[in-house]
Amino acid sequence: MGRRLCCDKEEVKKRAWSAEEDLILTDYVKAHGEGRWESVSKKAGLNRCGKSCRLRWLNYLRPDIKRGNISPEEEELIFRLHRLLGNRLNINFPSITSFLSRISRDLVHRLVISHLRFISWIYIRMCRWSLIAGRLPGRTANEIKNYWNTLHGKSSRTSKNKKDLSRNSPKKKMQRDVSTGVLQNPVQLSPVWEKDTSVSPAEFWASMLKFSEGDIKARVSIQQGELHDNYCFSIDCVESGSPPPVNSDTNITSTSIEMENHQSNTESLSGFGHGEDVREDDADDPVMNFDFGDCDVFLPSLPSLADLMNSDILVGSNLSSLPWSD
DNA sequence: AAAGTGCCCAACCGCGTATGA
DNA sequence: CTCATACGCGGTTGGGCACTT
Repeated sequence: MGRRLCCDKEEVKKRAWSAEEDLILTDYVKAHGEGRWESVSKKAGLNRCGKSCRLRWLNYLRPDIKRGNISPEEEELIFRLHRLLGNRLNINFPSITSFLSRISRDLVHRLVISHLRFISWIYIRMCRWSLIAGRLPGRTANEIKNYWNTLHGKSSRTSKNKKDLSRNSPKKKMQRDVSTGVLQNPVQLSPVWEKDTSVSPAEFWASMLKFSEGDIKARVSIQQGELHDNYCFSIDCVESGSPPPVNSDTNITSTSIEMENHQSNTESLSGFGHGEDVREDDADDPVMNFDFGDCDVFLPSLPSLADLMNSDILVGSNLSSLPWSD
């Protein structure tokens, strides 16, 4: 079966935009507004794919686009946001393993796996570059993505320059360890779950983290906070006669993930918002902070979790019935 | 000066999701 | 509910240019 194409490649012009085309598109969008890109290309007389028109406008022609190099402040923010928002599952591995090393595996292995599945479930639904770009006024997701890939040397090596990267050692930019924030060169990344692997995120984590066999009965609940519009997702161990902890200060019988609504803030990602209000406000799109030990995961939106909160299966259910379980 | 090399980034691609008929 | 279309995303490509040899 052939792949679906966004436009007719035989008829639609490709490659770089000319100044004339830019002017036509700009005038049209200013007159008629954004959206309906397929008709924009036709009505404006541009022999371009609608997607191409949209991309050109959003990434280049939009009047609020910020030109120039990424500033040190922006770089710091990009780094911090990327650390929070991730490269799929690769970024918080040290934090999670550190957290896991402090707890009794026999006691909570199923709970942790469920949490990891939960986080994986979240990760594969989240958008990253657009979310990061949303916190850098005037910067586009494409620009942030290019910047990051360039910074970390994972760019777009084409076949022509892929052949020999060792010769003529390239200009090295400063690189950071994504998980620790420490500048180093070259950067060493944590284990990466590759998108195109046949292994699911849950399988990846299960294979990376060796847990003992056993069965833990637990109660899963999710409730709205009293003081703030935050949500607490918790898994409480209800099994009697819990196995002994690894050491005296790790007698954990329950574990939870707190989800708090945060408002966008370029200085620091903190501060509470009120769920309904923030959720409806596109200009201050809320992120939700999942506190998993010292591992933070930010989410772009709430609705699916709001649905979960009202779902019967989340109260008194067993772990296997959770939507992010296999 | 010319050729080779590698980086930058605009543009393209395919896929998943949202929306409306 | 189904299907078609539009939209939006992350991943990838490749032309152009700066730098090196």
